[in-house]
Amino acid sequence: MLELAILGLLKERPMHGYQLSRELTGQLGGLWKVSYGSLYPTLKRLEREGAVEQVPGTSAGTGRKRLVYRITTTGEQLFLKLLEEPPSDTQAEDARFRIRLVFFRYLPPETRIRLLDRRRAALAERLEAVKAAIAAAADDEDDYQRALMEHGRAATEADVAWLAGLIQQERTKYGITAPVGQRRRASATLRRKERTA
Amino acid sequence: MLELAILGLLKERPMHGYQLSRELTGQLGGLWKVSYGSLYPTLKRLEREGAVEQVPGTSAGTGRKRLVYRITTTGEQLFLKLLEEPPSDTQAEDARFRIRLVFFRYLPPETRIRLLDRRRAALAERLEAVKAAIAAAADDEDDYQRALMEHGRAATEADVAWLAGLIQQERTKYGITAPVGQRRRASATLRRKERTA
DNA sequence: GTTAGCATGTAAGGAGTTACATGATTTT
DNA sequence: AAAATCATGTAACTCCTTACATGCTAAC
Repeated sequence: MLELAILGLLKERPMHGYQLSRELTGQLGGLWKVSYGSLYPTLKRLEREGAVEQVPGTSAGTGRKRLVYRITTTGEQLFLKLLEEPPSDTQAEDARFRIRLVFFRYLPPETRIRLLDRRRAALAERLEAVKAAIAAAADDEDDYQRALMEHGRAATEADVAWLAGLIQQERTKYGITAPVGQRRRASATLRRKERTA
Repeated sequence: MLELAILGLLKERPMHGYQLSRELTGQLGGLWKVSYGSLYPTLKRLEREGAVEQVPGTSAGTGRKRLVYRITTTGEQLFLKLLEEPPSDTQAEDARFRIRLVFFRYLPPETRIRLLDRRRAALAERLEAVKAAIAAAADDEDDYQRALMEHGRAATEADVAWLAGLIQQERTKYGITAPVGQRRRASATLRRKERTA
């Protein structure tokens, strides 16, 4: 994830480590304060892998030690690969998707829509699970639990609606219609239901 | 975090590992699918620390190997300690707070309100940061970035409002008024502003 | 000239995950 | 009898954090 973020920022312009950390923290208003303990080792690893390289002669002027890096063509490829990477567990994916979204402008519209839709489907599925949990815990749970679940439902619903809006906007903008075979059936749950019916 | 969740569930009734994993996954509708690779080692560690213990004679009936655990008094103390633990980094705290909230009913009202308020203050502070970031990136950013930030703002605002509602509800219920010195000034940013003013 | 902030780095550790291995029990 | 699911566990790994160490430069 940190690799993706670093490469994404270096795509815009070359930077040194400290600067990267500042941008990362600033982007989205202070979500994710990366520590130098992970930032610098990651930068070095990316350099070893040939994804980034130091820009020579950038410490000119003051003579101060500032290691400015830029992205390479290898790095550009890695960046796109990381951006399209399939989602991992629910836990981490919430945070990861936000980071990915920051760099979505670098993807072609179709890919963008595909990833947005995949995410929307995953959230829609979770929403169904939450609803089921609410229904199941109708009476035996305490008020706190119920309030928490209700809030989870509302937040997820808002997220799904937001994503649907983004997708719609993209489709309109680029004149891309939903593939017939996939229309309104992105969820595995729904597919399972259909099979049993 | 997993320790807290395990102890919290065992407070309700003794369970074995597999059962715990099911409950954890089911609670909140499939948020956080714990892996056995962390669940079982954690259970063992808790047993070594004396926070949980195996219930003897629970494998009766079928003779099948099911290790049922129950919480000890040491465990009860650890549970409360973990529940009140100060928030770590922004990254992890979002997920953690949800887990904590599940077990909030075990805390006395004042503590509950204190923790809710601490969380609300943190989110309110983040909200200010997000707003600042939106204002700063007024023109140079792309549509995607702006949409993302706006969504972040809306979601955070909703969270803050939700927490404020919960706190209000608790205060009304238990007749606890906000401490005079802390009224409307929970944010470090605000405090800093006042100092400079 | 000392405090604050810039800038880079290492070592150790935390909290989880995936992949693998194993066997018992229930369902079909 | 085969397949699915229950149930427990280990080893290796991922990805990040905290705490520490170092030195330079700008500002007061």
